[in-house]
Amino acid sequence: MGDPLKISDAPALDDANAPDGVGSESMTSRAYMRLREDIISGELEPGRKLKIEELRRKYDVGTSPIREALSLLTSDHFVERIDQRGFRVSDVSAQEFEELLKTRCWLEERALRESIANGSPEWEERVVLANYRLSRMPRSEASDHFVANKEWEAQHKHFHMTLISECGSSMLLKFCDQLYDQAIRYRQLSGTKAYPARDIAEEHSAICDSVLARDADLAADLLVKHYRRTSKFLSDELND
Amino acid sequence: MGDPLKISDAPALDDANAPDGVGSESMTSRAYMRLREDIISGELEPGRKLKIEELRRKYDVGTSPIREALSLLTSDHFVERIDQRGFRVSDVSAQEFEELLKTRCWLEERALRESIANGSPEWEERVVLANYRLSRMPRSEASDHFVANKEWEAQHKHFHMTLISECGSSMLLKFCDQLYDQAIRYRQLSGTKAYPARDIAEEHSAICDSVLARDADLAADLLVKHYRRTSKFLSDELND
DNA sequence: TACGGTGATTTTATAGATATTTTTGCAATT
DNA sequence: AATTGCAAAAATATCTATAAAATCACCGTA
Repeated sequence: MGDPLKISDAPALDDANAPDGVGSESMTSRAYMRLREDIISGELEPGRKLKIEELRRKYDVGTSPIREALSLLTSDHFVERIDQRGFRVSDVSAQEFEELLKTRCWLEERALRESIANGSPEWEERVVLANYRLSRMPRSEASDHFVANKEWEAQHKHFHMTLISECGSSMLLKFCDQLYDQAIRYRQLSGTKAYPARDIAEEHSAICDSVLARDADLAADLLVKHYRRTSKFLSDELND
Repeated sequence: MGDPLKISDAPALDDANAPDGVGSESMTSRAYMRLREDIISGELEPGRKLKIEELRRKYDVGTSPIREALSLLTSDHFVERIDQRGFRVSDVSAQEFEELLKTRCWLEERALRESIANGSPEWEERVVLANYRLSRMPRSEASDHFVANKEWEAQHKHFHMTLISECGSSMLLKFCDQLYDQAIRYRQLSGTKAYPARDIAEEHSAICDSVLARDADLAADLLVKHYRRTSKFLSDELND
């Protein structure tokens, strides 16, 4: 009964780099991931009508897999379904972004405090390692202007998820994961052009240090400020 | 553009009592709700394999709607999907129940505190009203032995959701809603036979009073204790 | 007992049929 | 002339039925 079955509960973004070997996943899973990527990246812009026929062609699959993938995406709040009237990409708004940020801070603060209270020494090592790997990664692919570095994004998410990974609740982790991906979408949408020059790596290290010192109040404070700072720019742009 | 379209984001359970007039919902929505009910009630027991053909007959719809409904249910964590191997009802465990309870307390405490901080006078009135309606409702349909009263269940949920309704985050509300329904499933599964004789109505009123007094610390404490008490019995049973 | 093949069951995907919504065009009225 | 109302047509979503792919259970053989 304890089979190591792959449950496609919420396939992570990093699954994109499949080793082209054993492609034994279902069409639905593939469609789900591709659609998800295209919505997060902004290629499928907010509010856009998602016509089945159009998608069927674009991704070269039948209607059922598309339909199922879209159904799955509604729960991630990336797609909205209107009975008898099809699907559309979820809208974005400055107000929703504020909500998102606020909720993220609430949930991650709690999760971080619990992790600090319960985390094992092995967890501490994972935090250190995640921070190190992130610090070695260039934020931008080009040095003169900003070009989002996919690998940095992946490591960044990994670092933040590692921080809260020992909170003791897989449900809370799932919620944080969902909210994180929602936030990425907003970041992608708002032109990532002029990014702040502040030292983000330094902020991460500070969080890391406070976690190792098991100083929950400090860690929570640093984490929340980190998020608020990162989000400040997006808020300003969205409010134009 | 500002049409009052009905978004079937997460159809509530109470939608079951449709006025048989304009049945303009899709087969998928109907299948979703019926499946959901049957899983929560325990008719479709945990771990059970959900064969498409079987369900197709039982609910008298085609494969597509069933498949889509099941996809939707995976995100509510009521159904698990295994690529190429179909669907099954999510398993339950004492450990998961503990997690559920813990997470619910964390999230609802935060939401309650925010509601108390931001709630309008109109919100206070809604809380009072919800508590009154709940208090007028018999807990059990029979007086000599316990028979779950659907109407009481609905009012109970409504009371708790009203408490946190002004937390300022629709996302947090959605999470609480999801966790609440998960908990109902556990309550239904664990034989609801011997229910505690404690005065639950009194506990609700106490929470109500502390909310009206805007005493966040007291309200949060009462709420959490309320949940832990209600859950104590289930935990004991599950741990057998 | 372990291994491998074969048939039945079940999942998954496609294609075609039906029902609904949206658009378009026309006519009647203001 | 412009606008509203209606009806037919096109587009689209939804559902059913059928075919293809994968998994599972069983049995025989080494």
